[in-house]
Amino acid sequence: MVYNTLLQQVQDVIQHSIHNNIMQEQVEFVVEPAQRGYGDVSSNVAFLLSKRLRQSPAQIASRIVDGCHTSSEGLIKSIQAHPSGYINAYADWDKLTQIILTASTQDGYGSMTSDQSCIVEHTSVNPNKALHIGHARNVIVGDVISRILKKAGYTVKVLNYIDDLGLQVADIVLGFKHLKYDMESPLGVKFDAYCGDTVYVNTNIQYETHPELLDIRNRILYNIEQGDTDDARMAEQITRQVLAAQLETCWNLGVSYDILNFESHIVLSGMWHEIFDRLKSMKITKFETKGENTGCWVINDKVLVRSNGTATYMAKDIPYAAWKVGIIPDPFKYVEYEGQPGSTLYQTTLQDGADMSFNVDMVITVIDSRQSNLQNIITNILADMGSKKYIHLGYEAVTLSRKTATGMGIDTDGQAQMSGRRGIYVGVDAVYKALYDNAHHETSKRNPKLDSHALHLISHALSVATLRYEMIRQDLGRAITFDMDTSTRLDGDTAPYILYSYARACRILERVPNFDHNCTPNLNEQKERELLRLLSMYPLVIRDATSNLSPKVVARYCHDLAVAFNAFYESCTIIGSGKYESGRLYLTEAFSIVMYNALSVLGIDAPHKM
RNA sequence: GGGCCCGUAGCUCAGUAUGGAUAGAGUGUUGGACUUCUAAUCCAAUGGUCAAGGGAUCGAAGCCCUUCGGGCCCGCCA
Repeated sequence: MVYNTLLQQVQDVIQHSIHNNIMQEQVEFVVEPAQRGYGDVSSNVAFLLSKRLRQSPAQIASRIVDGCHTSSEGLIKSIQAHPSGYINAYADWDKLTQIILTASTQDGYGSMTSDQSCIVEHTSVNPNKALHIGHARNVIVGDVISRILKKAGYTVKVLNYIDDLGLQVADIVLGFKHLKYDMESPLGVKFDAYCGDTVYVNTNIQYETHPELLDIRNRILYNIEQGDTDDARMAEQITRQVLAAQLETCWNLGVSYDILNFESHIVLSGMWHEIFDRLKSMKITKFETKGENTGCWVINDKVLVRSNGTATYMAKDIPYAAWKVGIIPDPFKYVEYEGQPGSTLYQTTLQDGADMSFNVDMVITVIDSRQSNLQNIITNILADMGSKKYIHLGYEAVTLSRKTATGMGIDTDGQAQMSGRRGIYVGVDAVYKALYDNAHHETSKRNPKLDSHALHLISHALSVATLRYEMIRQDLGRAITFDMDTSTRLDGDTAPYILYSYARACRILERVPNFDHNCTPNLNEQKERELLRLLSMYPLVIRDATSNLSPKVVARYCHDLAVAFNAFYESCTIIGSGKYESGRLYLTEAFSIVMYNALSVLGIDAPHKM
């Protein structure tokens, strides 16, 4: 860690000076990258000591600085006391430049080592409809979190939970059976979209005029849960087909999984009874004999098991969560699910298959914050049962902008909440298509000689990058208002802006593929320093993103890096700059390597040309 | 009624974890830069009582309390 080394050295030098000249006690203080114009590293230690020593921060800063001794082997060139009270250190950039260039171009730069392992569950969309843009945030946040953790050295297993039982599935079965929908989707329409847009929505409309259908739905639901019935077989056939279509969408965005967990397997495995017995014996749940919940098993006034003996939605989540944290034995075997590009995907089975081990240190469940209450209860139940591994990673939902909603013929006062049941949503596939067409148009305009395959690859990369970046660049606690027009933008704080800077660097390196890596780089311009500084910060970015489980940290870093490179590119000639050329090419190469690496943590593949 | 999230430039957002130096980007508007490594770029100007009030602090956008505004959750639905 290049920058960390510098920070550490400054910290040590200040610590020594305080110890020798000011006081014996240890003091906690912060050493951080400096703001622009104040050197390279700053410390606020003088402020902290001000009260205790009854002196002004400026006085203390001078005393500390006077006692600082920097060795010629270190990375610090000088340390100064600023009148404000800050202590600012200036790095020895001749040394630092060489170190940064060497480190950042090495394999695995930014990676951390860890013996920890974790599960990340995300996506988990009911298999009765296509993914909408709200689901996309879940999918992409989850995918990026798993990539960040891998970069941080964790062993990561990515799970996708398929709720192939339940009311939404019964709705679809009823639609096909009783409302006579064709089992084939129309030509050119994906099966998931057909189920969600046509069958599911229209079935729900029918309930309003034909309430007798609700009884039929309940019977279907019962049959599905029993397994080995015609309805169950039909449900399986449909949900499998929808799942395949949904996975196609996810895979297209560069998202992959390790395990598919089926709710039907969880139910048939009998895990629920095991958990329920434990909840009862540990007195975590109690049986109500009076009040409005009479005859129910409850946890803190929340019904777990209804008076008719069936489990609620919350209850159904508990066995899976308990299995994830490993407090009940694994009843499943695993077989391959065919078709995932790049890595092997497994699915649970109750028949023959391989065994797997899921003994992990941390379990992250990506679900939007509307489910925070429920997730808190589950977290507490698991804690009561002895596991503190469970983390609910929440994020605010995606709504449609008024303009986009109106454009779809949705009547709204302001933003519109999406609803699969009512058919109010923007599908992921449709957004991808719009982004792709846009990227294709712009790319072919700029590269008229490009063949159609190359054009396709670039357009695909650009559209996936754009969608991914839109879904993670904001804080998880902030709701995203999705707008079709602003999302297809190409300038400013967008993926195309970032990718453009990378493509620029690639073109330069293509023109001069060989240069002297052993040169003494002559990189003293301010723009060059700024770029070097950012390159050296990459490991700290990965560390921050990991400890905060925050995708946006990496996204912002990529953007900052692109800004720094574009500034360097504009102000410094690279090719043909004589004694500067090798150093600048080296810097360009280091930038391209780190940028490619950082983008890959976001699941973004950067094209060499666009 | 209880709980969670948000409120920073006209608009979209960083910065709040760990309080410190002139509060930063993008977009918009206005004006500039392609004979020169891709102008999907860059430069400049413009734009702020950090929702409001109080508190603790030498020092608050950040911490504590209160209020206001916006979103979401609180079912023997899932």
